[in-house]
Amino acid sequence: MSSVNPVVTRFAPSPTGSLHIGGARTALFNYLYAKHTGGKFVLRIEDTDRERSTEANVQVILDGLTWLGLTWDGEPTFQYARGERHRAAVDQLLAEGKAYPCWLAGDELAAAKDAARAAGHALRSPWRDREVTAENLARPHVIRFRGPLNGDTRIQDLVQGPVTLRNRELDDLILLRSDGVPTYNLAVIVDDHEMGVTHVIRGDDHLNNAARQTLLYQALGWPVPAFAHISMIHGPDGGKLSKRHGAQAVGEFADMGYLPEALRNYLARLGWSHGDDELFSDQQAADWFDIADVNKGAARLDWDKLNHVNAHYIRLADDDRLARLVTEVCLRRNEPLDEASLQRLYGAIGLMKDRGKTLVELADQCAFLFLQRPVTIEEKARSLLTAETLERLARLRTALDQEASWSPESLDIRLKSFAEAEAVGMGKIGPPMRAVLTGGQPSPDLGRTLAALGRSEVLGRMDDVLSPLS
RNA sequence: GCGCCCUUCGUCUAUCGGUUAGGACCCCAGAUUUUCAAUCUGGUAAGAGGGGUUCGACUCCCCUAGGGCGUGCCA
Repeated sequence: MSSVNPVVTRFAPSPTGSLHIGGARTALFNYLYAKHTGGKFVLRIEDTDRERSTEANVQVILDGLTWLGLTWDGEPTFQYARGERHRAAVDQLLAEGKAYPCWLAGDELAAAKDAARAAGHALRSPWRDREVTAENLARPHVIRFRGPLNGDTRIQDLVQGPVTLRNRELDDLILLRSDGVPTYNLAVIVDDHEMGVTHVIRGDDHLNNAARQTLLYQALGWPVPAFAHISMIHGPDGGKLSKRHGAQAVGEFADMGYLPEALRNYLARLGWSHGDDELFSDQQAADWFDIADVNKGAARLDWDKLNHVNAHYIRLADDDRLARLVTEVCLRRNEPLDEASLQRLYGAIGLMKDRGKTLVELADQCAFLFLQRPVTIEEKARSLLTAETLERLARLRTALDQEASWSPESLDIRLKSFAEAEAVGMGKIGPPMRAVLTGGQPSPDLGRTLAALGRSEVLGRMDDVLSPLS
């Protein structure tokens, strides 16, 4: 918006796991706000936890964001690589007496925490006020922040409003571990500051940290960015979202057959709204998105609504793309499609796209297209094929053979007039035809089923059943 | 335990002191009908509880309850 003070948002995942749906929404909100304001959306990988961060997780996160279409500006920043910058900030704090070395550890540390808790305040190390000797400095130690003992710290959260915490509740947090690696709270503010981040939009599990970080910003004499703590996504039962709720990782949603644009639309509507608008384009989302319209309360993941949104985007999707995605679903199931099936799929997908809420359902609905001749007919469907019916189907075969335009509409008309000529209702024709053509698999309206299968396949499947007669 | 945050139909939400509290998903009924769907029409359903403030509260304040988060040499 303002060219003087361009907005910079960021997504800062830790590669200690995959990209979860909650993280994806956080990324989406950051992305949308950047787009809305004409600012930048940057990515930072917070890999200072050397034990648990993995290269594989970094790739999963990058792939997840890419799949979701949340493209970031510039190259991703890796936090661990910026250790020198973090230590420089600590040196400044040390020099100004705003940080101190601490040798508290083990049982002694645990006891100090218990004592602090009992006294009604956060941890203060006894080393805060002790003399530092050269001898001690040679021993392993951490660097702690010398936080204020009294007073309040107030943050002006764009979503949650003003939040005030008593400084006595905020501990002298560790800035540098004993191995010299910076901790989260320090690294975050140094990086956000140096990367020019203006708006920190993140999960509200960080709301308390915002106060600690504010104190650090102030100690370093840096401006405090705007904070926007969005609520987390809960499971359908209102509890913490977990595996038992069906899925967590973005990759799982992809495998379950959700379209990225559907997930974007759904996720955007979770905790944010623009009047009564439910389905909207990416451009509209960017135009409309404002942090001021983000809700405070947590939202639950609702599969029914996600399915509804997904069904909408499946219908909107390009035919070739859908056919390709259905092919991939079949491949994942270890049921690769042969050439003839692929050809039928690409030709028929336009007639099939309103029949599945997910790509997986769509693949199920397309299964009748992939049947190998002769089609195996289920017992129940088989019983429809009486002698009388087979004779009628033979006459229908002749009629169909003469159908010039093999379109759903003309086939419908052909079917109806055939029924009239035979002086029977469609109930005498549809079910048996379906049995012959699909073996009992789900299929669309008869006209569409015929159109989807194609003339030669339809006549072929009919012949498989009729020829033994002659 | 302590601290912080949250609370409108079952779910996602609109409402920014005065509305018959609106929309969407789900569900139900009807229409359509050659399977299963889809589609169309209609319907059920809400301000957690209790106190205030006010001529008037879903909307502002307080308390209670419930839920979430934090309280790490994780992020």
